[in-house]
Amino acid sequence: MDAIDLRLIDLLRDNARSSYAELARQVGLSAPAVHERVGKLETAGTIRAYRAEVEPETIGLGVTALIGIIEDSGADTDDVLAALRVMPEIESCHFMAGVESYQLTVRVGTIAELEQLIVRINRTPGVASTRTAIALSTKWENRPQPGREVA
Amino acid sequence: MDAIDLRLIDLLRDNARSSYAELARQVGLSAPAVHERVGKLETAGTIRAYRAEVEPETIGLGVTALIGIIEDSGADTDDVLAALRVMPEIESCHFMAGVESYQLTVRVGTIAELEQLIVRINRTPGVASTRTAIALSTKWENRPQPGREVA
DNA sequence: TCAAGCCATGGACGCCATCGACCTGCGCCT
DNA sequence: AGGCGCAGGTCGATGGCGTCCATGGCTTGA
Repeated sequence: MDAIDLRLIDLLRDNARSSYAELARQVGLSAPAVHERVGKLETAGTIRAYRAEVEPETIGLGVTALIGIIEDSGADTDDVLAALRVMPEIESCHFMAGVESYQLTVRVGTIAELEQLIVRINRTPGVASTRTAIALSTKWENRPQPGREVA
Repeated sequence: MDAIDLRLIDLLRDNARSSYAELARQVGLSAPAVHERVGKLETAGTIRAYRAEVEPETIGLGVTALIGIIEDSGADTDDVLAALRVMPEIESCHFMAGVESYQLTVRVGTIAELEQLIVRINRTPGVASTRTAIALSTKWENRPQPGREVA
């Protein structure tokens, strides 16, 4: 993981569909060299995936909300997590420090669906209560930040 | 925006580097047809970008936190937003319903950097107070959910 | 019913991904 | 100190792919 790898990562975070030839031009290496470097970054798990980022409204997911989960005292966190994992509406799931053990980002089509999702989460064994905040608008999302050499 | 477009979007959200030929095979069309459809989805703004998803720790961004912002009564929301926008550590920014006007997802290298970021946000004119929660671990992030026909 | 426009098809061409062979610089072992 | 081995690079070739174009069918609207 040197400066060129970081540069490749930044380029791919900006446009994951760049050709190897294009990447090679940008970093001043040959295309096969870039190909090998990117391949190693992929198998090392540094690059997890390449995703198209889509306007959520256009695919019927116009409602975004953040949900905090407070667990029962004595709840099995793994069970709660497993229950959350099978809900496709949960886009992101962070395990947090603080009263609320989990913070979820969820995406649904309508407020009615959000209501159903909240009910389902509240019914999950181990969940004591939830706190939901609805996003009125998304100013930006997943904005890439230049990487740094890890100390 | 028909069923095939949705299918293409789902495929590209799963792997943004699929070749057009591969996409064409999956949806049962010719490569040029797929090329044209994807091009239209891009110019229509449905597909916003193609991004490589990276393990944050490996690029020196091991600390993730969520920050809620409460604005001063009478604060100019646009000014606050403009101030937030120039902070590269803020990965996502949602304008929320509720007491906290903004919910941020931030990514920094160390707790010390997080502290500095919080101070900077609190000093921003229009910001009354903030509430920060640190993510101990990320269970998953940006998990794509199959799109639906928009009603 | 007819016309027009949109979209998929298939072919052609040039670029790109990818493989193999060779080279070079560095670290290590003798 | 010198030689060996390896990691990682360039170069060249080839096969597949992206991309443009002309053609033809289907659907829509008058």
